Amino acid sequence: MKTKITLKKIAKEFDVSISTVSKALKDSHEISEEVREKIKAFAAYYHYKPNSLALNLRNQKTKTIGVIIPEIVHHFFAKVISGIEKKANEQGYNVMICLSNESYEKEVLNMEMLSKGIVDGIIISVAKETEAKDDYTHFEELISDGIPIVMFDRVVEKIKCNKVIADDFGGGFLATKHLIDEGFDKIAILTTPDYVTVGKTRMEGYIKALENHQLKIQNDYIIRIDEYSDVARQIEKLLQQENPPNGIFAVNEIYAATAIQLAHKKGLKIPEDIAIIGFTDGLISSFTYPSLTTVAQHGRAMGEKCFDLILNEVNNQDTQYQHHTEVIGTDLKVRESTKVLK
Amino acid sequence: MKTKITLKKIAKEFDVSISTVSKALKDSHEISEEVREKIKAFAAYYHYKPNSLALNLRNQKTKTIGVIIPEIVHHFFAKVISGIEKKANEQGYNVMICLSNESYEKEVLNMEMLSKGIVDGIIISVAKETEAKDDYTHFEELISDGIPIVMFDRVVEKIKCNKVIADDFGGGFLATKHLIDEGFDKIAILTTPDYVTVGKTRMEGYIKALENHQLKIQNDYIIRIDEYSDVARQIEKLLQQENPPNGIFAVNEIYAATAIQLAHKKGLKIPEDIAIIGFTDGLISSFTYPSLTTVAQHGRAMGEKCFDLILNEVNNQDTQYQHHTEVIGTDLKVRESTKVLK
DNA sequence: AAACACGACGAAAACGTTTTCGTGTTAATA
DNA sequence: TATTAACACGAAAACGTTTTCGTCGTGTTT
Repeated sequence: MKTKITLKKIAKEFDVSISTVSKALKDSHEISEEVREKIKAFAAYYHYKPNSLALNLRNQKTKTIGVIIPEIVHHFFAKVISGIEKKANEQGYNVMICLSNESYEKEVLNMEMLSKGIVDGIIISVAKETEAKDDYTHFEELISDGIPIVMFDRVVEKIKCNKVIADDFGGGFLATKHLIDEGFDKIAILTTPDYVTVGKTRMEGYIKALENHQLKIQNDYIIRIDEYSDVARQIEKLLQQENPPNGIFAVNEIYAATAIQLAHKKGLKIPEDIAIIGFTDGLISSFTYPSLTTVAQHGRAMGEKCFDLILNEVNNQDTQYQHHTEVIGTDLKVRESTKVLK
Repeated sequence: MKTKITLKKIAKEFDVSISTVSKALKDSHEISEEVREKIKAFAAYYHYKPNSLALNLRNQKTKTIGVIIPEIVHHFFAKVISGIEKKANEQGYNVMICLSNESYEKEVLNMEMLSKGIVDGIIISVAKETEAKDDYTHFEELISDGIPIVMFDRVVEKIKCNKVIADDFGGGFLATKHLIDEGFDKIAILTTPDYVTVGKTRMEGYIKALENHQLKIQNDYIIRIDEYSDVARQIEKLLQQENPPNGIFAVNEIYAATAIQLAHKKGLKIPEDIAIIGFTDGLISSFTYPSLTTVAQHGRAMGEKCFDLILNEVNNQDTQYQHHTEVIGTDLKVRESTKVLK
């Protein structure tokens, strides 16, 4: 292949030193205008661009942030990324995206790769498998090596770093309260296994709301979905209980949309017979029938905040840095699946 | 901050040369077992990892592929990325994702950034604005500089590089033929402006199918959606014509899902009064009511193919390389929105 | 005793930059 | 005429690796 043009080659072409070329291209007054111009013309002709690797190596920073997410085919994560990317671009930073596919092993691999000097900091949402395994040594290592880390959404309590989370508790509370306010009193929850902290926290909001309104917490209304077996079947069982719920709070959009379909199938009217509310305002919500009320999570805002925090830490590595957790509020997008016309 | 551990520092610690350390860590027999072991222990303790920048600079390759997509909050592109990422990981490659946000300027910026030596090759789907502007000099430059490029989905004919596209023509044909076969004879199309080549090509399939069945091509059945004004309004107009269609082929999922909603609003029964079919099997399709028949695009497969091609070119830069265009077949996912029970 | 082999390590180049600190030539000044 | 100032450029270090080619000392072989 045509090998890339470098300072060295330009220098050779005009029989000058590399320093001269470098200075000429930066319009240094040290170099005579004549030499300057001919070097610049030559460089432009061959599309000379300074090699980033060399620059990064010299400057000991890359102006690149690594992002590790569990899954990219997921509206929320995509939103967060777009937030990160936006802010990063404004600041002349690049973004390197890695997928853990919810796997502990891939997460560790990604972290190792990113910690080899190619990024200045890492933004991560931890994989479900890692949460289940409860092993966070890979985070501790990197932090002790001085690499700034920001966690978002799926964060781990015991690791000391900056964090950005949605107000999962508040969102769960809001969603449940909304159902209660609309007159529903037998409210079930479709949630995740407890090791997924966001699911757990949303459920705590759900419980709090029930308690506030003197509603009983019923174990058969609490469905922890096992994603490794048939999701629809598990939801169907809930609907077929002898004392079925008249309201469902699903901790994500997919569970909610699936519940809507199953309710249709069972001939239930939504929201008259059963109201349904989801979490995360993805694309699906507006197109279900009836359209789905959800708790909006503001993924984009979370992404932007993540970048602010990481940039801050990257630029403040000398001082004793104070970590904190940023909570991004959630709010209700009321659509048709909960709105009973009176 | 705690500055990173390097060969130099380890060398200093044991008062040996850098070469000795490097060799010791690679278990070279040149180094005595005693020295080897103590160096390895020390390195492990401090999580020594060879700096990638230095390695990449030395090896003149980065094992990183850059990917530029117009939009990440888009199921199809997310799928493609996940395909690329999967293959890349298998081969020990990293992926650097950049977003053009459909902007020509950002696309150019991204290309320039990636061409500064940080990636070995670039996979790109071109921005709508670039297609509209019809200016592709930034591609020509990079290619003439010897940087391998693979285009996917939104490709540009005149640029000589490897390409991966869906069978848009075949898909458009398939979708339209399906509607015809199901007994619909007044078939409209919701498409993009002509400069978006995928939309244009899908429409050519649509026209071909109509012709094959001796159906007239009606201009008022061809709606080129302008995304900068109210999309729903434009679709609504189609439904309100004095001679409305009884079948709609939408070149993407959003237009199709919107059409479903508007049909409901107008009191039309789907598919009895009007059948609707979409393109790209995203998440939405399964959750609309009725569920949406679509043409599946196999984004993941496209991503995998992209990586195969780029890897091939990266590894074959010396030989005279033959570019070609890979077409990934599409197929029908028949759901409820077109299936009339007889 | 001389030649040789081998074990264990170091020096230095190379990748592509930037930047500091010379250095030599010419022109202006005392 | 001797000193100095300005100008135009070069040498070299540094970033962190890997790798080739020494080199030095010790021990073995003839």
